[in-house]
Amino acid sequence: MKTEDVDAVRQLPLFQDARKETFAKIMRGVLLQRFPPGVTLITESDTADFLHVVVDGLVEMFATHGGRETTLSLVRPVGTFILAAVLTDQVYLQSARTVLKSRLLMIPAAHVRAAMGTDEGFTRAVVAELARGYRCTIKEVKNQKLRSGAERLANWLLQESARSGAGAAVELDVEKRKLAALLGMTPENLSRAFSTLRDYGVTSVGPAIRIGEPEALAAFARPNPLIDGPE
Amino acid sequence: MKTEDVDAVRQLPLFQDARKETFAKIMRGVLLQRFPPGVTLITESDTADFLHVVVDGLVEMFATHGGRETTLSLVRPVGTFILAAVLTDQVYLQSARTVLKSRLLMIPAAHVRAAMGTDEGFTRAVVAELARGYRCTIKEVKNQKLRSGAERLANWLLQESARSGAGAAVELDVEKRKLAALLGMTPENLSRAFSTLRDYGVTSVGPAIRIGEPEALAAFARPNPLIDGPE
DNA sequence: CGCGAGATTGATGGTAATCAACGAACGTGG
DNA sequence: CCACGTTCGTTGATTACCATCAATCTCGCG
Repeated sequence: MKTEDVDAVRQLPLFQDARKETFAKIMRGVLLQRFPPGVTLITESDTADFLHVVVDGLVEMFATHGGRETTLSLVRPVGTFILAAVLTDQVYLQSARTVLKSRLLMIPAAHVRAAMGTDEGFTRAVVAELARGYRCTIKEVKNQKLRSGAERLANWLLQESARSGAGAAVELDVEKRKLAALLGMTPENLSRAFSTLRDYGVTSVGPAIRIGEPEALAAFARPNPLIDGPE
Repeated sequence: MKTEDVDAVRQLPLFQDARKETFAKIMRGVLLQRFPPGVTLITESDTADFLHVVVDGLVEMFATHGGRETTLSLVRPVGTFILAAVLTDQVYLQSARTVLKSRLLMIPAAHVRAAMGTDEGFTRAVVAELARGYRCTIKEVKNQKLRSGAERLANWLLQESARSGAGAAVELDVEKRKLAALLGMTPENLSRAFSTLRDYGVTSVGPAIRIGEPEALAAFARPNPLIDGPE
């Protein structure tokens, strides 16, 4: 692994406050690997071997049941996934696959568990990350149970606009079918939700979305920091 | 606070492995309080002041948005709630109210945060509890997105039967309207879901449910340890 | 140019929400 | 002890939303 990569990893929120020795110990046996799009990284019900960090690219978390599949979340740099399974040494509840060409840091689960308890700074970072993920998931349940499909799309657009900093012009970096699954609907219904939002100034050409009247869209979406916040 | 209560608290998973001093420190300023049914304990968007532990009784976690309300979970003894908000010193994402007469242990949030890092055993217990809650919530999202209403009810019945150890006779300890909200449907639809399950041997008289043909019900429900497990 | 994957649109059926009415259970006060 | 009111649960009718199936369209690519 290159020195510059090691330095980049050192800057990750998870490791910033870790002691030098802890970091060095964790880095032994670590893998920093590139993957093409569409590669399955982990599969639900497998035992947790590695903590994964998305250094670059985009990863989709998904789950299946009885022939159906749904997207649970998208993990962007610099995010981690399956931390909970790693910490408690249990099986994965989710599967993961790359959406774009991605670079992933893979840390042996045993190293993470060993580092906890010996390093307060690292432990705090782990707890913070775990709590963040937990709260995001609770928001997701509220989003699902308290809003309609079109409302979820409207709020997703507002959030995405804020996140990417692109203002009124939002560019999708995932297929619409994945967005549909993420929002808990079928691709067909996503199309219809988009045409519903035309009444509130949302227009789209392929993956390029324009939010023509942000106030009108927000009035329809009724965003709520207790559901939408990026945390 | 009585000695026997202190001893009982000491036995909680969260404190079992804590050092003596840590436990003593946390216990200063702790409240062990009784509440009648229907009391609102915390409200979403309030800042996290106390970590709550349900010592006895039953607590409902719920959330509201735009005039709607949904039940997110039921917390039974000996469970905690809003641990994530306490650890990261943020606002609650959920509200809580007692369903039954309950006894609650309330630990000042600052004490919990202070104890972390100085006590490895306690920290591990906190992390374990946090990870458990996280995983339960992920299961809940999968439950919502991958199953129909009747399937959610069927699986809930099977799980409840296993949890309470009552075998084929399940006794509801919450109103059906709350169960409906927990399962993500209206009370009317819960009624209809129950009549759907009659075809699979489920009969009910008031709050007393009988699972007449467990195999038939399971065949319909298709339980999945990656969704249903009690964790 | 032709192919294939994804996106869209239309038609249809099913599931769930809503509105309304009725009935049972319980508690209160007469 | 009973009349009454309230709350909860159930049932029916209706509507809205969403899933499914099918067909067409678009775009990128060989």
